[in-house]
Amino acid sequence: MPISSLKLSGTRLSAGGRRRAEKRAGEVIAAAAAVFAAHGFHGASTQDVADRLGMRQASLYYYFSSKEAMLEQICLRSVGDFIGRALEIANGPGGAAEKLAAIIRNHLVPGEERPAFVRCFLRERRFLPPESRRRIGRVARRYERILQDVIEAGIAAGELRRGLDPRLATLAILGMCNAAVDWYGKEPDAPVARISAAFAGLVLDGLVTRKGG
Amino acid sequence: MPISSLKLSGTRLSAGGRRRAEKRAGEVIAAAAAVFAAHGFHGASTQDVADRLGMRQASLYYYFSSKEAMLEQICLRSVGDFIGRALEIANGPGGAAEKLAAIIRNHLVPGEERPAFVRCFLRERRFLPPESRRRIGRVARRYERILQDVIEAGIAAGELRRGLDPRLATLAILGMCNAAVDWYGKEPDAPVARISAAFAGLVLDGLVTRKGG
DNA sequence: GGAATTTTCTATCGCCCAATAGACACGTCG
DNA sequence: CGACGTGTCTATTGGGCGATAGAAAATTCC
Repeated sequence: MPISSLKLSGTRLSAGGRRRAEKRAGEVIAAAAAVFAAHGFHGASTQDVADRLGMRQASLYYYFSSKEAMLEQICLRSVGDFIGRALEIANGPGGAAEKLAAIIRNHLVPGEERPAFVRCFLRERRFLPPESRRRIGRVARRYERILQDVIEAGIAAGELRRGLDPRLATLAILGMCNAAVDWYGKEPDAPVARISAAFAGLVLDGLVTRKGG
Repeated sequence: MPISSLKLSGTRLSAGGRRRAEKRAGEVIAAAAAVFAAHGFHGASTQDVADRLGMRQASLYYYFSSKEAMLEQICLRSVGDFIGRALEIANGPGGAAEKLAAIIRNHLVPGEERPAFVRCFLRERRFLPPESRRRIGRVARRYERILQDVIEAGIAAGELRRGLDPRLATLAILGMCNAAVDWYGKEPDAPVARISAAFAGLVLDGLVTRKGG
């Protein structure tokens, strides 16, 4: 009787068994993330995932009830990565500019550390069945909100320029950062520290030379 | 004997016949772009494309030798859209700031007018066979270069800030603009004019309030 | 109007895929 | 040792896919 990670509730595994099963499920997820990120969700087969684990294709279904269920777990894990630290930053001390720089830096880290997960979240989540997609979408919107709130607070405090559209600024920053996963490692001499510094500088101070700056 | 749009050379159609054939091929391309953009290249079937045209699946192969060939044409047409006007802007009159604003505006237009093509170029071109992918990649890099040159010239002229990385600034701007195709039409009250103004303002002047600005 | 050309059709092939069913192996605890 | 829970395996099924072959229709051109 499979546990399938989606209906974890309906199961009575021993404590140790549960732990081992979850570990193995994590390995399956990681393999699936790598394969989905490389070939796209529809371009990747469950056989590819199994091959990467030295496992038979059918055995995957002991852990997951479907290919889509794998993708949902990948996306949940990925977006979860972002939210925790972003909330800490937003609720922590410092001005809006510092917070934005920190959020940008924080946003770029998972893209480097777990690129497969982030790529799946960004590019493949749209292929989830509607219900799953909505679930993921809600979490993603919560994350966007954190960023947008920082910007709006910064405007209200006079620290950020009035008249700018906070929603569009949020989307611009996220788009900019998300694009980085497409060329991580391809651009020479561009570690996360450098990228995040450059992005924060661009977003905060702009490109144009200023006498006052 | 098919013309297949890839091996157009090896054909002897009458002038009128050629023109009609290319028109029909264009309709096929447009249908394919819509379907590929909606479901992803691997998630879409040639049957889907044919259905959209009220055509039989096999008939598509009169115009294209393979599904990949369709995608390559889509991508070529999409990236071609960008380059022409960008070159005009870059070689035209005006300072770096004005040029950047114009390029950003120009970049956002195809995303609204032909979203299917742009989405295919951005998200699906990685599934092209290696040789096609390299072909497209070369054109894309030429476009990136135009933008980067404007930035580098602006720095040299003292109009843009020294010390910023022109390559990362280029990638940041492109990422920001490309992200817009993901939420075109979903964001209320965000026509291209508004978005491009907001993006240009953000990139040029930044978010932070400046006494000098 | 009839031949030649261009376009679309029917029919089919071989392959790959996600998912299911049920047998088998391993380990652990009584 | 033996029984049960856990994980993996073999085998299979039904369906969809991209692509090809060749007949038939539509169109063009003389």
